[in-house]
Amino acid sequence: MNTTEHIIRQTAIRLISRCGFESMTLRQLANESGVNSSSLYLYYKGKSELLLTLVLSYLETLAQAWEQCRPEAASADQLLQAFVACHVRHHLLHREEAVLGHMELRSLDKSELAIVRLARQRHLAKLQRILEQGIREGTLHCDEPKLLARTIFMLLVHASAWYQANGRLSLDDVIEHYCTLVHRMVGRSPPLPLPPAPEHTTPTTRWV
Amino acid sequence: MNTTEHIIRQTAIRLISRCGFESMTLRQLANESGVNSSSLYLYYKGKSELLLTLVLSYLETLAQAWEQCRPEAASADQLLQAFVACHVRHHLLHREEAVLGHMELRSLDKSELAIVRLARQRHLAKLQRILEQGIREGTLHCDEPKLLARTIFMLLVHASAWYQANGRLSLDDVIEHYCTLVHRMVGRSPPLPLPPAPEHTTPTTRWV
Amino acid sequence: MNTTEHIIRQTAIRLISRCGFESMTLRQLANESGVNSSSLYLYYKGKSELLLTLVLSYLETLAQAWEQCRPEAASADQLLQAFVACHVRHHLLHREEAVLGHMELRSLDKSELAIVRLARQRHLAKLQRILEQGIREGTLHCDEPKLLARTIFMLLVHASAWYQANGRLSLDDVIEHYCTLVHRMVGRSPPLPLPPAPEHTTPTTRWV
Amino acid sequence: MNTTEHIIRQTAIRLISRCGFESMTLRQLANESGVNSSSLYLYYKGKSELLLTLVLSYLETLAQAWEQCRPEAASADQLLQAFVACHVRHHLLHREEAVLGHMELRSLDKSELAIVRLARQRHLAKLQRILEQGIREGTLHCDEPKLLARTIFMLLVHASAWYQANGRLSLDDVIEHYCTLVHRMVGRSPPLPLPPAPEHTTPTTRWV
DNA sequence: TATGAATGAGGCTTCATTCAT
DNA sequence: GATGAATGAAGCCTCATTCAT
Repeated sequence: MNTTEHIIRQTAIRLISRCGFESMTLRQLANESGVNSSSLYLYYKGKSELLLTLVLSYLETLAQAWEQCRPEAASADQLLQAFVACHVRHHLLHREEAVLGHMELRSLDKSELAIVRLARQRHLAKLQRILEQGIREGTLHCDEPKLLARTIFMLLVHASAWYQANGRLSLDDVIEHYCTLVHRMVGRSPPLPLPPAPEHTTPTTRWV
Repeated sequence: MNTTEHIIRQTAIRLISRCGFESMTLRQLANESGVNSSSLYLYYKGKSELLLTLVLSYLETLAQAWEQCRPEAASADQLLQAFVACHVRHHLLHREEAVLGHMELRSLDKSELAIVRLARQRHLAKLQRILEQGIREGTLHCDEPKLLARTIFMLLVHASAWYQANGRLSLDDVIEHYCTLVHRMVGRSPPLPLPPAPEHTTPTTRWV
Repeated sequence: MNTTEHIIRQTAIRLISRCGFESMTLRQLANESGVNSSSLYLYYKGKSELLLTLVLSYLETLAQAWEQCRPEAASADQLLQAFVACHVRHHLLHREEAVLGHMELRSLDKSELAIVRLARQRHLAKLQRILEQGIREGTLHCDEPKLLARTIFMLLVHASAWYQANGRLSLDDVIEHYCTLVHRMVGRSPPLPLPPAPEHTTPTTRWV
Repeated sequence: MNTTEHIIRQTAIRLISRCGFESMTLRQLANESGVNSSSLYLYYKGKSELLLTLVLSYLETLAQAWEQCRPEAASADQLLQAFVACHVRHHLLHREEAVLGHMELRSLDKSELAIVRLARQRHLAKLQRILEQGIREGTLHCDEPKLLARTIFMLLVHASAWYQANGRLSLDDVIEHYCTLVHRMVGRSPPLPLPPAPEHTTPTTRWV
């Protein structure tokens, strides 16, 4: 991805999170990104494909982040804590993108939606499997793992909606808040102390 | 509110929940409601005022529902359970409306948004006060009552997003699910048995 | 003409002089005159007929005013002075109406325009005949009486465009100004002193 | 100004002079100019800006014409004759444009109107200064120079309203007619013979 | 790779007008 | 005589998109 495309994406993410996908016009996108509006078509077949790209990229980046955070050979409880921490951190560091994965799907057409749903489902399944593992291990309590996975995921996305970078709560405060919350939702016992954020995810130089 | 306006609202709610406010065109609304598109302007000054009306009406109806469900002279725990039950029930019975309170606010202009935010905040405060009462009474655990109120509320709205009326889970199943969930989020002890739904809210003949 | 119709006309004249006929909407007219917009159709077949009525009424009133001012058995010079004085006075006292006779004719359709043109031409002919009489009598100089009649008339209408009731110049100052001007345009000699305004035109109770 | 914009302007001038600005629709303008109606917005932000452009262009062209006609180091009388001749000529050669400067100003909004009024006033001041010079020199008679400037200017514009290119009177006849008329309005003596029209303005290839 | 000019489709809104009451 | 509700036609304008350069 070259510089121009990178700028287009960044600008689009900003605009969409600010006004919504439908309200964003390609003229706006062109103006704010300094790219001629005809040139947008060199990178995307149309407005819809742009959205699809952004949504898939969001999901992919999220998946990558989780691959890097995921502790190997861990208990369900540890995995869950890591999942929550990783996702809250990611969404707080990419707040503008978070909205994409959840609020703009209506603007995709049927076939595009199918693609996104697949990717999204594949990601949710990871959380679901953790819950199921916890049930098997007897460490987590949960009646509806699929439903709960969806609920927890939404919770973690939602963090991006109210968080303010220079507000009262630090990023780590928020992470802890959500870890505790999720632990209480499914846990058998009081929340564990937070595992320290894995060193290698900190830089998180975003380029998408 | 006369018949025509009622039809317009119902149709608008349906369309907005299906395509989103920005994507819904007034032509669509006119066609599907069987009202001439000029006639829409007899009831609303413009597309934006229609949205404002719907959002405020959603919040107001929700508030009314809660006023009718709210048990008097109850413990924080009982109040919270009632709050959750009432809200889940309401959102499942008015699934299409639920989206209004959360996803379309971006389409309001500044002054309209201010009005909505006020009403919304006033409602959230009710939940927050329940949590604070629970803290004082020592029956609920919660570090950030304001934040948690927002989180819980979003959870209750979200129920409308995945629920399917004729799916595996009955309305009461779902209510119980969320009661349990919320109880675990803030409770000190295992969840109480659900209080039966108050008789007078069951018919819930919607007229807005 | 009953009260309601009178109010409609007065309001229409005011609105048209302020915004122009095309820009005035019947809703505006209804609102400002306190008449239901459907009721306008009890008095006029449509917007166009309203304009026609107003224009013809303006011309008719003007003709009546002139009939009352016109000195009998007078020299061309005296007639001309009286014509100018009468017309300037009339247009200054009915400034809002003046615009009707000249700027809104384009909005009439062909047959309506023909009617107006006839009435207008009939009025202009009076001035033209005065000029021709003056030529015959040898007291006025004028090469193109028809053209000059039109020019002078336009001049007299134009007075209403800049005159301000409480400005530096009194109504009589303006009358004198135009009398002098017209006299110079056609006269053989320096202007005569103004004849005093005929008493019976002073009340000028407008009824249109 | 490229070809398309030129065509748009010419067509607009024609339509406005025929139906009036408010009555002209952009669809009409698009159809008659052979330009897609969306394309109009490549050249003007909206209908109103189009009008503003045309009005200002009219005033500017008129000012340019006068700059080229204006005799240097001349008496007030000569200047006035030249002014009249130049303006009559210009308005007869651009009859459709003349209406713009006087009948459509109501359709401008407040800030646009201010701009136009300034330009218009600046032009009228030139005539007023000529009259004042004449008064000082003792060759012209005039009590109200500012008012008279406005009156004369209106007269000169009005020529375009009745003149017919292939009628009984030639362009030069009309010019002489107005020169005589104005001279009589302010002169102390019978009108001077007309100065020949300056050679370089005759072709008057208009492109605005 | 980049872009200025152009455009068909369709958006929201307002208009004059009608008609049942 | 009066009016509230309704509407077809049309207004201005903006959109995503194309295409020749």
